[in-house]
Amino acid sequence: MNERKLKILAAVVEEYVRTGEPVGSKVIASLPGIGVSAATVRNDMAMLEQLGFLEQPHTSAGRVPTISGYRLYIEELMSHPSLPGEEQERLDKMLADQGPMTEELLIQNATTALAELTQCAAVVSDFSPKFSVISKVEVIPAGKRVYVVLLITSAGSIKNKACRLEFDLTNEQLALVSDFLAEHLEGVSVEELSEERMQNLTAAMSAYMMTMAPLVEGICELSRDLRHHALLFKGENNLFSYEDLDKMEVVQLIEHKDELVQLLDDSFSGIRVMFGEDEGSFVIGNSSMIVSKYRKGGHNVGSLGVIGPMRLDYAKVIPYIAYFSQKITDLISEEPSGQDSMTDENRKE
Amino acid sequence: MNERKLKILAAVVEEYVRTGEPVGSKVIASLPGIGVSAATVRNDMAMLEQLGFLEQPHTSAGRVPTISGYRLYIEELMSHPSLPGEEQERLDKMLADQGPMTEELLIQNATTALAELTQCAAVVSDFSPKFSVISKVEVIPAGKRVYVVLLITSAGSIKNKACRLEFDLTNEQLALVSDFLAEHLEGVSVEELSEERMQNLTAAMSAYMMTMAPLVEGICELSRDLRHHALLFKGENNLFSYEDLDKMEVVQLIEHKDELVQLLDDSFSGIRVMFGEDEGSFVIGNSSMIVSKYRKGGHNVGSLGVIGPMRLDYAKVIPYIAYFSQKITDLISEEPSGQDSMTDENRKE
DNA sequence: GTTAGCACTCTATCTCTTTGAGTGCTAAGT
DNA sequence: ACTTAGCACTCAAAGAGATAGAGTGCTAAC
Repeated sequence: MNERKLKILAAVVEEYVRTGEPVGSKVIASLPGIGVSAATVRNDMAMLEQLGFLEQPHTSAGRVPTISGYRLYIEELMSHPSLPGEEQERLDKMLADQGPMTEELLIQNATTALAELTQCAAVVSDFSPKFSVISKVEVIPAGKRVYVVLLITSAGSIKNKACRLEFDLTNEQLALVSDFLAEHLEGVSVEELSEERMQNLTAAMSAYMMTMAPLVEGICELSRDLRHHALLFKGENNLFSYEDLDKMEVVQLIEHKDELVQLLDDSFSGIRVMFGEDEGSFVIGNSSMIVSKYRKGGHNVGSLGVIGPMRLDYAKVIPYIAYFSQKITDLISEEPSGQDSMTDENRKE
Repeated sequence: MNERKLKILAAVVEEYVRTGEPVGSKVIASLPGIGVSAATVRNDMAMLEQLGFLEQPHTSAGRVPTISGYRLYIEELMSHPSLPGEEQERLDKMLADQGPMTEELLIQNATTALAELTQCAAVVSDFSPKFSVISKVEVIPAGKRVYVVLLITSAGSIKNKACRLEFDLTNEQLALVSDFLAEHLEGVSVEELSEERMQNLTAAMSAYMMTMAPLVEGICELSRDLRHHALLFKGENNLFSYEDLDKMEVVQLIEHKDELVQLLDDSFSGIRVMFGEDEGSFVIGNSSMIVSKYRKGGHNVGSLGVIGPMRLDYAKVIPYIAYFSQKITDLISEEPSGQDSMTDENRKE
């Protein structure tokens, strides 16, 4: 493996990504920076094929990168430009939404932006709510025997659910149950709100308060929502524009997107590129998936990535993913400010 | 136009819908209930073609229904079976969700179920929130200078939004603004909550309260959400399975689904079938769209429909649409009970 | 180690032919 | 007057060669 062979491999990948056609020795030879004849390129390509980095669709066609070829290109050969400053600003603007910003919204915006920019499907598996803290619990009467429980987290998420009781609460009862819930839940991290803990909570209620158990049940459900990861999937339609992806497989993928979670949640660090053929059956042939983790308070709390054709401009897409995951990590790890915090002084009224 | 010609037209439509192939005179003649020779069928078909109900892809092919052909079939010839009882029960079960049921949820379930059952894309344009009444407004402190406004409607929807103020409110201030908002908004129909009215509300605030204007702004935004119709679009993927729909056009449609609203909101009554070619540019070729209105308190408050290939089993799909629109009308027009009402006695605490 | 030259391979494309389903028309039958 | 069998006709779809050309591997010269 000499320098030139690697250069040729890179050129084949880039040329194939650009045109979608198998690339021949002549085009490569004519590229600036090669400076050898087509025959020489042919020899090198034959070698690269033997090594498993290139393949021919048929004898008289040009070469196409294999998965190993792509992998080598991505890991060693590709230039990894970081995004230019103005581009970064543009992205930052896409992420910033008007109004108070919650983590939830931030991650939604990022998903949409990523799909838009890469023209791929963007997919995010977000566990971050799990690592936030209940900052407020409220019970609000909302009609005959109906009460809304409201949960606000340190990440700025506001969740509500209507619960039906057997009877109406008096003001005293309402105050009683509100205080009880506030006392036991505010300041507790979402992660700790296990089913078990919620059951203990019910158990801790006096016989008198047992009639208000549906409220606890409601909170239980809300916290289950928070603990479970959220899977976001945007820009699916982009996948239908690619000739090399099978439309039916795309439909399958969209319908079984839940199964992607397994791939997304695999533990790894940095940026990972996966190829359809290599992975589980739920990924499309000829596709690749580029994933990165984002972090919060030292934990991996989510993965974000894109799914696109294997023939993808990695040098363009990877910097996007890198930037977004870094940016999200920065933003959600920030010392919570204003709207998304409940510091000790003001938590208890 | 005699009886037999109509029977033949119906047979052609049904056969074409079943097989997707142009249908010839021989198949029709062999169908039970026809009882004449292929030659006779041929003569009749030639006549039907002259009248514009059938056409031939090319001279030596069978016949395919034209749009007029489909229309005649749907309006006059098709048997309109209503759904069998057990099927109705099954649908009712799909609509019923566990837990307190809101109109919003009901309509979401209906959309999903419709897409599932018909294997088409289901689309719903829902104006019903506009015709509900604000039953409760709450302001809840949620952190430093951040307050959540909560709006509950008679339809059972619960909306919230975080607002940021310039400073923290004292308990008295909170009570003041809460009372003020409750007094001016509870019992008011969402439809009446125009921008104008909200501005008047701000104007009616004392100079002292002006600092709390962001809360009104927040409510304004929530009410805008409620007033604007919601467009639901489910089962898009189903469209990719149909050979006769152009994949690219489907992508276009999905990306510009907002434009469908214009078609959905056209005023008409009963069930309406539209064909791609006839309508605006945003509908796909070879597709048809079946829409019905649903009502609440005497108004049309929404449209629900499916988009599928023109070659669709109308006799199966139309009854579904009919049943769903009737069912939704019944359910949302019901005297609001329990969770989704705020009757006078208990509205004001 | 590199390169020009050349025979070879194999797909994509084109044309030509064949096949067969389906028609329209005519003439006979009821 | 309507129906039907028969038949010639049409035309898309499928198949069979034939052709062109892009790209290769190999050899021999540089």
